[in-house]
This record gives sequence, structure tokens and C-alpha cells, in this order.
Amino acid sequence: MKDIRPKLVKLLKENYCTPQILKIAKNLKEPSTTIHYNIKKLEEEKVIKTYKAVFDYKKIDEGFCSYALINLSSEEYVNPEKIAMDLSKYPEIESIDICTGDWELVLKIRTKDQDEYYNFIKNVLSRKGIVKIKSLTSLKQLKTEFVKLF
Amino acid sequence: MKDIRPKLVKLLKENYCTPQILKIAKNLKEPSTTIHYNIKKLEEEKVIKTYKAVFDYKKIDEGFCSYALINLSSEEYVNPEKIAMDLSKYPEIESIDICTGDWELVLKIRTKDQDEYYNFIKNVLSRKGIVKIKSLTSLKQLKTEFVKLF
DNA sequence: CATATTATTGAATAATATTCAATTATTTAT
DNA sequence: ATAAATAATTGAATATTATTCAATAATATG
Repeated sequence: MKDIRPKLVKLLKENYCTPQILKIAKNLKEPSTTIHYNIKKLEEEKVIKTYKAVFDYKKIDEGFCSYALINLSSEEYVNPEKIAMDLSKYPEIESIDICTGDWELVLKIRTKDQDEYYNFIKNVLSRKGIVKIKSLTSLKQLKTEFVKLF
Repeated sequence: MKDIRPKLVKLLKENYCTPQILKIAKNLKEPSTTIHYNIKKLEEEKVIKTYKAVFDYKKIDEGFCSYALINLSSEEYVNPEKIAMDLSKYPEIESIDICTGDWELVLKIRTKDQDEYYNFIKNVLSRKGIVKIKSLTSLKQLKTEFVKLF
């Protein structure tokens, strides 16, 4: 049997979805051509970045979720964007923010388990520029990506 | 002119999207019926929770993003789920995690600006059960919901 | 106030999803 | 190991939905 599920997950995680114009039209009690026109406009204006799926991450081997609060070295501190943009390529990282306060970078990271998280920290985050990491491990997710999980 | 854009945003933020089976089929070089069968299965098994849009939040009056690290009172500490589930109803909250470490709750909050964030903290988060809040304000988002923003 | 631009909409068409039935592959029980 | 049962793949037919187009209405602009 072909195992296309991981491939599906990969595609749907960022893309390969589209709005349901007719259902929206029915919900808002407007003609579907009006909805179509307005959504296309939101897309052209880049108000909408993409359409995607939200998963039960426990079921796709991403059940371990942690926030990594990061301090940068004094060299990287002045330009955190470089390191942040570089980190954005890792599929384990759900979000990256450059922040004010005690930590310069806040990452949300999803891995299969604590072991994989440890390896990710060791292999990816222990690098020149990152001098200190504080991990806040999620015991339970109640909401993610604006979607309730219960 | 009808202002249906906020209504569209509200619907698309959590729902009213669907996978593009034919495009996925072409990408993976598989018959579209095979893709259809497999995706329906992922939906039935609740591996996929929903399909949604990702926005340029600056363009939908949610340009201010902050992480709220929360300490609970000793009474709430033993059962943080109650308060977490209650908080999940607020559309300003993108994610809620019950965590280990120095803070029991980690919220990701999006508002129009700092003023609105202040009001949200004051009106929603300053409540019985929440004894201390540390805010990490995002200066720049590089990635959100697995989607690169540059 | 006249003109240009933008938004709305119904009807026609194009594109895509879904169903169905047949086949193939895999798992389970003996 | 083999038969029977179950699950997965697929092409062809159908149903559903998105998109285009042209006409009209609303709003903005000079």
C-alpha cells in the first residue's frame, strides 16, 4: 500500500485548500458571486495568505509541543531577523516571533516526543547566536490556530 | 455597500474551507479518487480537525500579537483546565496551552493594538484565578501556523 | 452634477468533487 | 499456508461547486 498520508499532511499543513464559497454564501445569505468577488479581492490584496488544514497533532506524530524562549548573543541581538528567517525553514517550528522583554525569540515547536524535541534543541537550536533557551512544555493544548481542540 | 469582509474573516478563520483534491492529486501524481478516499479517511478519523484561512493579521485589525505567560492561584493551579476552557471562547486568543515550568498557562493573543491588548488583559485576564501575567510582545512575526510570513 | 470606478448579481459555463462498482492489495482467522 | 474478510485503489459517470461574463447598481472622484 502506498503511504500517501504523510504526503497529504505535508501539503495540507500550509496549502492545497480553498474556501467553500457556496457554503459561505448560504451562511451569510448572500449570492455566491458576491462572496466569490469579495474573497478573490481579499486574496489579491494578500489579506488572506493561504488556506490550510489544522490537525490533531497527536495523530500525526507531533504530539509534543513546547515553547522555546531564546536569548541571542550580543552579535545576533542587534539583528535577530537573520537567525529567525533561517529557523523558519524547519517544519517542526510552528511559529517564530521576535519579541520584547526577557527573550528575543519565541518559538513554538512540535515534535513526536521529548526525545525528538531534545534532538531538535541539540541539533538545530544549539548554534552560534543562541546563548540560552528556556523551554515551556505544553501538557495540554486547549486551542491552537484559533481552533478549539475539545 | 455591504461590509461582508469581517463576516468572511470570521468564518474563514476556523472553517468554511476544503481541500483541493485535484491539485493534490496532480502534485502527488495519484488518481484524484485515491486522494479523495484518503482525505475522507483522515477526516473521519479526526486526524484533520478543520480547514481554515491564514491571514495577514496586520490587515484584519489584529496586528498586535503577544504571548501572555500566566500564573494561577493555588486554587486554580490544581485544575487549570477549567479556566483554560473558559478562556478559549475569546476570539482574540489564538492558542492556549497548559504548561510545565514557571507559568501554568501560555496564551497567544492578537488584538488591533496595544490599547486593545491592555483592555483585554484588564477586562478578561484580570480575574479570580490569574495572579500574575508576564507579556512577551511580538515585534515581528516570521512564521505563524506553520506558514512563513515573508 | 457628471463621470469613473468599484461592487453586486443572475445566468451560463467550466472545473472539481463525489459516488459507484470493479479490481487489487492487505490483513485475519483457521 | 491458504482461504476468507477487510481495506485501499482506481476509472467512468454523475453531482456539485467555482468561475466567467455581462448587466446593473452603488459609491467615489473631479
